[in-house]
Amino acid sequence: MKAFVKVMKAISDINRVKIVKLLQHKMMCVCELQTALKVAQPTVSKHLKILENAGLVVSKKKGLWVNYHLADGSSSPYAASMLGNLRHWLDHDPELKEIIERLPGIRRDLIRNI
Amino acid sequence: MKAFVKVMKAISDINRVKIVKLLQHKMMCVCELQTALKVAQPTVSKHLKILENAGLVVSKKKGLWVNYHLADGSSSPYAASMLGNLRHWLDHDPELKEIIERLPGIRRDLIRNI
DNA sequence: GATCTATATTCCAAAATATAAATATATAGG
DNA sequence: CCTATATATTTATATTTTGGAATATAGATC
Repeated sequence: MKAFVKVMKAISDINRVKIVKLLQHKMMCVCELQTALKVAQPTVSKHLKILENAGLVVSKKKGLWVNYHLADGSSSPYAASMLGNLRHWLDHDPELKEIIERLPGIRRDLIRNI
Repeated sequence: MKAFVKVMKAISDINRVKIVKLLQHKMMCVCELQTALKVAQPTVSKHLKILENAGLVVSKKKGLWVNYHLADGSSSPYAASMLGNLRHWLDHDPELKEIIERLPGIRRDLIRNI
């Protein structure tokens, strides 16, 4: 029950849903997600932690960057199912479409951090 | 997006998940759910309103009682999908099992309000 | 109409959550 | 070792959510 609620809580936030939908297109680092969502860096880090804790995303450290991508769902059947649903769900959401359109221009080598 | 988040938020609470799982067994009134969940009556009413608003449950007034049952999902594809998943999910949860076992003894004609 | 009963709503305090600012950590490159 | 950079964590604050007590509403019965 706790595992189930944890997954549901994780995708009950607009910013976290956006992150999941973005990661369907490509693996992304924190600063890229930050640029895409237009929120502060610590905010992105915390949302990612919640998603990772729920078994929805996975992180891989590569040098200075931490790459996040969707989990395969093996750690939670609930996460697996929701990731499956979200593959088609919300594809026509206007707010998400706008972000996806900006996605090609959002690249870590073009982002200047402080 | 808002409709999706509304459904996810609705099933992100333990008491509301319990309500959904209970309604899989039979249509229930507020006082029966109150007895099953062991929480105050206004608390149950509020949770039911959230579930109804998300398209997960439906209410039918019958005299003094209000009967709640699961929605058919026609008002929200997200609600429909989650109700489908929850038909098998959490069936072996200990906390839920305990409540389900008490269910036969929970009947409105045996409940004394006030 | 008066009263009883089942449910809904309002109000308020406590707990959880979200966000930003400041700070800390880790790693790359000189 | 020093500095710069990407990310994580901590801190403080604002907002949201939750639950119970009190109150209101609606319908049944007398």
